[in-house]
Amino acid sequence: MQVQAAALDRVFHALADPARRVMVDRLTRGPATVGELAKPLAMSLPAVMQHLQVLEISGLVRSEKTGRVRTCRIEPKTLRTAEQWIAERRTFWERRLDKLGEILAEDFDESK
Amino acid sequence: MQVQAAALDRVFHALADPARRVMVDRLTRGPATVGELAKPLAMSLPAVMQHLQVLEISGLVRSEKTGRVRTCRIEPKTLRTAEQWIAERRTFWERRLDKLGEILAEDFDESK
DNA sequence: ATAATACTTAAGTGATTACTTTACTAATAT
DNA sequence: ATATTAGTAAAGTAATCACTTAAGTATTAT
Repeated sequence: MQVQAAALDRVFHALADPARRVMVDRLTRGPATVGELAKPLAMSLPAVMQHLQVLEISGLVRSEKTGRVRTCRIEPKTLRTAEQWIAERRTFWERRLDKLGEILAEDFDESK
Repeated sequence: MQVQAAALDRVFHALADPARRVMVDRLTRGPATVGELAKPLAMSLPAVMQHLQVLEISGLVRSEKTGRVRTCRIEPKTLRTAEQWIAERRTFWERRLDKLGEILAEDFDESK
């Protein structure tokens, strides 16, 4: 139970940085080397390296080195973990609204 | 574009703390006062206050004070924003896999 | 009027972040 | 063999974080 919480801490924290989200976004388009990940980012390579480490520790990204090139790819399973945590809460809330019939008030609020 | 990124920074950062996730979780079960939010958390009231502020700035929670009691409620729209960012990346990746036929390799990986 | 309740403000602290620069190492190309 | 490329390791720094305690301020109950 507490183990899961620490894992979510790491994943959400990893996603909380714009540079890291750019990296994740890039990796959804296919594997990439560290250099390729770094190219669109306005920061030093070591900085990118450190972001990569945060992503790997979170489990969002995995990488392996061949020769002098490190290739990175996303781990969609971890992405799904975070997505599900949010989805569960959101749907719980929506179901609660159904029961209470508060939907009318919300619709009104939405329309203004 | 950059505006959106800053908003996501705030939402994911807000979700990256276990205490704040407990608060969000509580609020999906209905509105709560600051005191009620604080009860299950092993920390001072001011600390809870600060977490609440992070949640409000992120847009995940909104609150209003009546008399001496502040009542908090979630803002599901913001929750959906974060969920969608993840979902878009994940589904993009899945669609890519479809095209490449790499699904076989992934299924194998999944089964071990 | 007095006391208790429910927050709120302010200030301080130690830990963690997100970088930087400098200095490597190992692999490949010339 | 030498130079270039691709990544890494280390150390330093300014800013942000997640708290704390102490001291308020309104509200509501007695």
